[in-house]
Amino acid sequence: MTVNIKDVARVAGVSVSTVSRALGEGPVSAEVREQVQAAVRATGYKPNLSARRLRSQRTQTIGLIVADIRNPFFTAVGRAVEDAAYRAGMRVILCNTDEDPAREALYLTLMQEERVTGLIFAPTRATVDRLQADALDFPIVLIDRAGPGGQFDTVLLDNREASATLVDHLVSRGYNRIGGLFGATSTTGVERRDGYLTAMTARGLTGEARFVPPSVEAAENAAAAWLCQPDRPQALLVSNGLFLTGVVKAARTLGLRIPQDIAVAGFDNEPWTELVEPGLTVIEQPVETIGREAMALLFQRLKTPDAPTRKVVLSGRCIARGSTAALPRA
Amino acid sequence: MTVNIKDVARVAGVSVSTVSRALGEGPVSAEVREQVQAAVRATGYKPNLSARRLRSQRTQTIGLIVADIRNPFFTAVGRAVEDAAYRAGMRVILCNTDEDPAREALYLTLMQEERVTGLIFAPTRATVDRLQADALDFPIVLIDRAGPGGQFDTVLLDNREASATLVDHLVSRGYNRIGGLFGATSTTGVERRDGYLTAMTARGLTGEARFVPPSVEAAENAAAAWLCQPDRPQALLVSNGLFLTGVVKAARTLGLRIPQDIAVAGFDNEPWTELVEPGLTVIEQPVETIGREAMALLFQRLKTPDAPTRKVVLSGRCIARGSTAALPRA
DNA sequence: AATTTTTGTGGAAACGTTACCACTAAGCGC
DNA sequence: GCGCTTAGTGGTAACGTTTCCACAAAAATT
Repeated sequence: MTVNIKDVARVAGVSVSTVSRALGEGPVSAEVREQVQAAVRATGYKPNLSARRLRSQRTQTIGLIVADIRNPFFTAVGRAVEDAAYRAGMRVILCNTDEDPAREALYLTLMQEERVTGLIFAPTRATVDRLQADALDFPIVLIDRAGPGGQFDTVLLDNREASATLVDHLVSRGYNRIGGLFGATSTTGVERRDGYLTAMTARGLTGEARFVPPSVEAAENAAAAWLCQPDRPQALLVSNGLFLTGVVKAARTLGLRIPQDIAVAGFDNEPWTELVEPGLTVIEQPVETIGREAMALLFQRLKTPDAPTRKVVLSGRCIARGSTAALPRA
Repeated sequence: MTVNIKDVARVAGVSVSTVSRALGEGPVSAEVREQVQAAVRATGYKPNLSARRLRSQRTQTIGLIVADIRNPFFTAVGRAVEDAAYRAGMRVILCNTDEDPAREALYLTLMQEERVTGLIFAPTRATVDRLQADALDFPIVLIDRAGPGGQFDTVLLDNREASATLVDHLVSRGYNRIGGLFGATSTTGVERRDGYLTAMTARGLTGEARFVPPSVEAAENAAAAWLCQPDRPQALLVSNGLFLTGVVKAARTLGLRIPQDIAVAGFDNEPWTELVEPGLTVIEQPVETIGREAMALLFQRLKTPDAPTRKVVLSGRCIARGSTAALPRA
């Protein structure tokens, strides 16, 4: 049916092992290498990766499991990972869990069956606790979300700091009654909540944090409900780019002006956040760096499996826009 | 090292072939199946997919090559494809070409080496012409972009109709001098241009179409240049969601009001298009349907390889918003 | 009761590679 | 000129599965 290495060997007039060497590593005379390449072209031979992986026990594949591919944060990280991987001659298997622990489990076993070399993973809170390092036979690098203890190599944003930055920013603009909307399924949400509450307390203010399921609709509903209350906050701190969409939508629907009726600050510097009127104040995450750094950690781990785990904490950049314009002095 | 089917057989006290049958198809007594499953649990056995694929000659894998994963259109289609694939017990290999023919070629050979069962592909104009059906040994379904002749199964938007709808809409709102910005690398851009020009001509108007490389920056620059001209158009028809970002950005930068100074209509109903002020008039594509339909065409092709190729053309839905508000009567 | 079919099982040969080993011929140091 | 390494090559045994075949026992058919 399809042409295999044997056919190439026959056409090139050499042995199978010589073809294998000519195509990969190993001592082969220039002359023979030439012949083999000619035979490959003549026959249209394409190596069978399944066979190669089986025999060599090296899949040259890394897994990437993200929580939500619609979230531009993860697409960006994914691209960075992919670029780094292909430069290193590796393939990437990208999977999307929609923050669903069941799908996470499904994909984790898939990764084992694929015998991936390593895994980059943004798990939900539910599975990050269940995740034992020794149960999987490949190294894992967590991104965006931290596990308990220093069990895994990790690269994430300094979420507490970032939240504090936003709180400081809002307070300096005159806002005191600040509410916070956080993702319920990720440790990221928890950390950002903690940073927010701590910063509020430090300023002598009391915060109110609400957790929301990870969807635009949920964020919109939660925001709408909150903003209908008579004692609604003056400002909302919003935990990710998807939620921002929902919050702005809710404000529009209720006819609330930003920032006069409700100020908004959040995470993820998506292109549209500067196009809405007013622009949204956000923390920009170093998405490229996160992806690249995750790959670097993974490669390092593969090279030195027993080194102590590392946690790379990156700082976000606060981009102030009109959505948090200073309150007129009362 | 890792546990294999032999280990399971030993633990279960049966032969290797019986384990294989118990795990897959084939007549196995209920009692033995039970034992085998117990042994699998006890040993923590995970089948080796490379071995399975090699032996069975069925990879149960479909390839998905898209032009730009940052484009929400493609993420949405990707999700739909993935869902359908997993429901059918298949895996998806997702690749992103950035509209680069070299990377398209790279990934096409990858698909061959992976021995994918089938491929769903959104090619650039450059490669769609070079693509011979018989050179690849798996069926291809084109999405979003059409090939020459009826060589491949295809599912795409009725681009000419959609462009015409937008033109009609703009004209009915009083706009006459309408420019068009189209993607240079896709047949989609060409089709939308054609639909636009035809509709303009039919209305007794002359259109001006400009082609732009596929990036936000390119679109922004092109729009900025165009809108600086003294005889700038009254309205811009914009070929995709990424370009829309650039165009709105350019308008903001130049201090032009939408729609008073420049009306905007485009493709792809991304969430933010209703959040900007004014909202953007867009053609909404049936992204879910496109993905599902592509999978359906692929499965049909696998079942009946010699059936005539089919082309599924779907209609978009026009969502009118403030960016094309009626011109005040002159 | 004799036969044919079905069900359940084990043994062994693939699938397409790479990696190991053995071997020859050539190059090198003495 | 004699050992000793080294470059280049071919044969063959894996890698972990599935699938084919053979076969026995049980069930169904005559």
